[in-house]
Amino acid sequence: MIQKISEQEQIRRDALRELQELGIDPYPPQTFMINACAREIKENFPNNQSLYQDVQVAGRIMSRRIMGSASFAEIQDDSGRIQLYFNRDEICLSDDKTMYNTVFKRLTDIGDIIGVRGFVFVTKMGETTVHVKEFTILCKSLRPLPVVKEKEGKIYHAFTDPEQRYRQRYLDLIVNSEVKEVFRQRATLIQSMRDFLLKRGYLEVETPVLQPIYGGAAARPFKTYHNTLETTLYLRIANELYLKRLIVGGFDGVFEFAKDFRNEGMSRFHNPEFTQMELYVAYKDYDWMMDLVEEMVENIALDMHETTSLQVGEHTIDFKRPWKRYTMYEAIEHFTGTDISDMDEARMRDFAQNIGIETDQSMGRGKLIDEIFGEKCEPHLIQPTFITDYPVEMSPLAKKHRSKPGLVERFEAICNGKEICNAFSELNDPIDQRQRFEEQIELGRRGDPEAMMLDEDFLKAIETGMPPTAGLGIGIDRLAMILTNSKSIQDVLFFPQMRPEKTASVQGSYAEFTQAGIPGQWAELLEQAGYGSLKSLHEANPNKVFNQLCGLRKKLKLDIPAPGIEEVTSWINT
RNA sequence: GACUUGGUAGCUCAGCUGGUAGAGCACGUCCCUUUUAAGGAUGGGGUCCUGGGUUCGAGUCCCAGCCAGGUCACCA
Repeated sequence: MIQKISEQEQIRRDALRELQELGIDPYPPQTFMINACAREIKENFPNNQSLYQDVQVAGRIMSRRIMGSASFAEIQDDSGRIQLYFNRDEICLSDDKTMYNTVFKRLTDIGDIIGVRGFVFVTKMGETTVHVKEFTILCKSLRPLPVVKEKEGKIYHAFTDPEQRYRQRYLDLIVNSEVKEVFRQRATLIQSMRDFLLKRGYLEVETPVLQPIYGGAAARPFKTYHNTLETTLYLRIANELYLKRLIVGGFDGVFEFAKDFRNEGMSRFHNPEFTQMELYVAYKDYDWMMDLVEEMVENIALDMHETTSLQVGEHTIDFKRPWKRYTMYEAIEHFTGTDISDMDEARMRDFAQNIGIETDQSMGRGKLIDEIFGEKCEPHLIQPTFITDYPVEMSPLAKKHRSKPGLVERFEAICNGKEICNAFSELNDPIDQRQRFEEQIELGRRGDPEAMMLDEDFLKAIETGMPPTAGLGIGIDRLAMILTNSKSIQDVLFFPQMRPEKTASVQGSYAEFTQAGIPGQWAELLEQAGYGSLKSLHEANPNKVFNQLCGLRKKLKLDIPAPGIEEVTSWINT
């Protein structure tokens, strides 16, 4: 017993063998020619019934209704579902009715993939249907599929358990048709953004995921090790510092759709790996970048939904330009009624505590402002809003504000209470940049686990000279969540990170047991009782093992004599 | 990480105050030439997440653990 098999799985394996005995290959190698898909047939046939009189379609069987010598089934291809009509005497032209009676009715199951050839007609019930003349099994499915039924928008027996949906996303995609649509929309989002940027002449580039020094954001990294180089490497938390090196190198506009990795908590807004698009454009500033973001996101919304106004949860969000713009101090004053722009660190800490924010000594003035904003403002910003002019302490890569001391030229776009992008006029003064890194090191000493590292190689690049540059990072997953009305990041990632499933390792122990002279039936039960190896069996109490075996024998109603206690003891002691 | 809810058949779920594990769908068998979540009849299918404890007796109560969801914390 290598694998535990349910009754339904065993029935399918038996069917598989029977197909092979009939000379039918359940996994044929050759191309199956397809000349139509479910959706186009259903769209076009009602208007012109001369179409599709010799079609070949293929897909997965999703339902079957068998009535003697006539049957209906539905198959699902990438475009949707279509009904099939099978008639015994048309599938089987001779007296041999095996193909219908045995192969179709008995050996074919929901979940199998078949190809059919036939003509399209409309049933009495008004359903566009393929009248099947021939069918071919293309893949026998060995596991039963969750069967979801639907009538007038009402779903019966929905496949809803989130754990199973994410771990076995293929089932989710097969059975929950709206899931596929979310990922198609995500693809549209990315394509729309890429087209927008390429049309402006920016270069799409790729930069390292494995980095000797992680940087470009405040976050904890994943750490790994390169054997040949004998060096620690980090999975990137951002690609900012590499893209800026390319601006130094003379490209005027570069962007990258980057997988970034952050070794932090998980939630419905956070996955350890996520996608971010970063863009850097030379000779521009953050005001220019705000205009670009507005235009780009509005454009994406139109490409995805043909409107800028979307229902997201309980809110209607409109991405139509122009978006509201607040400075950070204005936003805080707006939501707390207090102007904090002139407070020093001590007064600000008092103020933060007074409005119920926890603080500690590792927090500098900038971090305090960030906390106040994150607590009191961000959740209330539902419509897309730009927040500008951040304190210098929390933005070590952004250029000092041209007119407001202590601030930098930075903005974030907030939407539905969450940040969707972050951008600044990039710092290109190498002396200032070195000082900022040193301040980060100081913050690190005070205990800020997210303080940045000093990247000497990056400083060397900036010292070579980077033109004034506007930079942007935009979270693709967060944007996809909003634009697809998904309440969890797991719904816009095919395979969200999950804790590995704990599976009892019983493989091979059966063979080990039988080799040690234990009869096969009992070896099987020992596996079921949780003994994964001879070693674990030898460590067990013989009385307990004996009781477990007798219990299982009774539970499974096995028609075999119970083992003697001496017998069990002898297995354990040999 | 904290709190909280859940884990029972392939899927969705019920199972009261502790007393022989249930339903629908799916599956098997038989009958049936156009059905629409469902043609009719009938039958099989369970490590009640795991391990301890209480009890004459645990799916149910207690403790510990595993996995997942939610909220919060952390975190762009």
